[in-house]
Amino acid sequence: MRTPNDAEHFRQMRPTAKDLAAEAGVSLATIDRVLNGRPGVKPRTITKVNEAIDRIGFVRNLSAVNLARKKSYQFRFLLPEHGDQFLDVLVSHIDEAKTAFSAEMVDATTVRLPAEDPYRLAAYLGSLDASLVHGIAIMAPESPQVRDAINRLLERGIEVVQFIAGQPKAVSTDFVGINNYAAGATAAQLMGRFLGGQKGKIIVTSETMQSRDSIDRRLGFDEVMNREYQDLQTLPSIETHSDLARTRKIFNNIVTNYPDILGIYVLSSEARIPIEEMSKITTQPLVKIVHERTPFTEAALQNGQIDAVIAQNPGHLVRSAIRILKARNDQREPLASQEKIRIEILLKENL
Amino acid sequence: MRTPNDAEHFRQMRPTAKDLAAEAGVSLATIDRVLNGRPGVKPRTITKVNEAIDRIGFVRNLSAVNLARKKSYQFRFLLPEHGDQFLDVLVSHIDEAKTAFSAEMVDATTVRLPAEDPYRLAAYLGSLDASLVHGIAIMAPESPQVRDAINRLLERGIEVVQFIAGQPKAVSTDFVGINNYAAGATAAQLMGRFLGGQKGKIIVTSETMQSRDSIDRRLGFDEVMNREYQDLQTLPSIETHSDLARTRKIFNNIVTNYPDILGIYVLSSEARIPIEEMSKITTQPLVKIVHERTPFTEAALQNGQIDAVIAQNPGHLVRSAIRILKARNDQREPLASQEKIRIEILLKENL
DNA sequence: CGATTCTTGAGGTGCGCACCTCAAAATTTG
DNA sequence: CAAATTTTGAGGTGCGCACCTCAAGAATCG
Repeated sequence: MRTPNDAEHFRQMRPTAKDLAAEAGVSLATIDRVLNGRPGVKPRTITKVNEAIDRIGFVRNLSAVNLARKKSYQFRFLLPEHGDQFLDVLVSHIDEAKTAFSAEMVDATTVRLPAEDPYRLAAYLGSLDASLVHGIAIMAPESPQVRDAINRLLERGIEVVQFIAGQPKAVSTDFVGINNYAAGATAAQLMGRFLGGQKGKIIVTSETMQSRDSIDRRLGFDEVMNREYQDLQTLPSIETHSDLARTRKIFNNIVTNYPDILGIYVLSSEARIPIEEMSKITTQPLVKIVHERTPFTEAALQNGQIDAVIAQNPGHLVRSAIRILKARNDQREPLASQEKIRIEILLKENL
Repeated sequence: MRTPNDAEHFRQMRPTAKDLAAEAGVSLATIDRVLNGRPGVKPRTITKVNEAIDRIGFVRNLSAVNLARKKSYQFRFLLPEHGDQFLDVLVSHIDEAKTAFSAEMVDATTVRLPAEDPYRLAAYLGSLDASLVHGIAIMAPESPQVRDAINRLLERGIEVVQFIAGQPKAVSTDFVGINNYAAGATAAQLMGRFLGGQKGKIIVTSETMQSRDSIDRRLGFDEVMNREYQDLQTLPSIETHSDLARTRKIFNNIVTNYPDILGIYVLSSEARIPIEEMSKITTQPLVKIVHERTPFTEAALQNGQIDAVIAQNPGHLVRSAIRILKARNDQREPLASQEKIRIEILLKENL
């Protein structure tokens, strides 16, 4: 019997496996077998234990589990070798997360490979050893090679999340990122409202239209424009390919041919070139909407060079990917409401 | 010496306190004294240990720490007894977080007290026992009584975060919530841009103007309006006090007296009454901006009854408060970038 | 200089669980 | 029915650390 003094001390104590064994009327060994899915337990006994679990609200002490299992989580972030400022921001957040999660035995490493070479990516994925790497977040353009490699990773028991960019037809992996169709629609809604009933044309531009992101955003953008803002005409997408001269030439053409340009929407996360070129070419006050929060877009918002940024929180992206990989490794369901990445709208007031 | 076989197994193993002791050239007992800040260690020895920590990158195994300490975190959310839908949303997220954090030995309980009675709040806070409650998130209007009670909590070693609403002059407690001045400014910027150069008046209304939140939002709203949108005139704040008849009367007055009403900004999180009353009174297409994501505001965005919602993520608020309380209990610094609550702009496209 | 105080070391225990072994009990099978 | 098989129990070890005690060594004091 507990003494009254003990009662106070024990009040907040959670039931342990021992308590559970007593409640279920079985031994600790059986509890262990049931909890860890070991074979050789009668179905009736499993039921008995599970009922006892519900009755006393038993929850495994995660600290004890992790300690006993000596488990550590080795995760990799596979990112493109070259990219824009947004990629640098991501990398810095991965480093930050590495520190933050080290107490939870999570190690996250960045691996950068040429995104345009699906064979190389697939080869890397194929080389991963399930005993050394427990999860990987992949940011790569879609390709059959990568898709297959992902399927093989899953077969080997390595967890996978699609990071920001996705392989649409891949099997059931988690996706961490925004809905780009909705992001484009959001941009269009803002563009339409900011232009408040004016009649004219909108430039849509992207680093490249090869990527699924840009395509989805364009589709979402057009959908809203066509439905709600028929006075605004969206021009065909212009690809900049990081080529200053080319961009300038095309923009010059457009501005001289169409005097009624009202806005510009930059689909890709590389916003610097189109925005800076455009402001050299024309002094008309265009509505400018771009993607992703980077040092450049922040500064441009502040000084009025652009009007709005559609963004996804990079720190959230990274932490979410890690949490999902961890949950999958523990056979747990990730907390959906926490892992949903929001489409953020940034003005200079809410930076 | 380790055998080659061992080497592979031990490669990813993190250094333990034992390794640290060897590296620093002291005993485990001294490591324990330094790590846990116990007295009776020469400064020179502390330095030696800390240097060794940096050298081998020692990080305490949190699981082992928590297990050995038998620590559980008892947190309380002190919320107003009565409130709007937003409060219900918060409560549901606290329940969700309770489940999510149970594996980390965190227990969070909601306590609801009449917010308008500072003496009652202070009495409750004063009654808390530091051995039973380790942290509390307080959402209460500012008052000297509560402020003092918070100071006494801190003296007793109970961690405190100001939750959504704050006691500005209180001592150094963490604040979880948005900058309401900036939120008001954001609303104004949106209002101004959505009205695109029109001339007219803006209604500003709130449940009550007694709260610091409403005041700050109003200040931020006016600042941007006065600076950037001088064609728009903001009318004095209207307090609804949840009073349907009163609200309808005032709105009727305004609409008949001023034919050039262009928009309405609802400062408080109770948006239903003003929005519904206003749509009964006039059929002019006003720009309507409100605060907080609730079932009502979501639906209203969808069906076009309102134009934008300025929101803070309730799940993030709750989890952030818990993480901060936990970090403070562990004498750790919270991860600033993760705990910053963003001012979200919601349109129907990015719900 | 011895006596006192400060500093360090050695060693033990327990946190709650995973994982393992061996033996006993219960059930099924021929 | 006994033998083979399945199911359960008892008990031990270790994960990495906190927390405690006792004793020995080092530094300081009068």
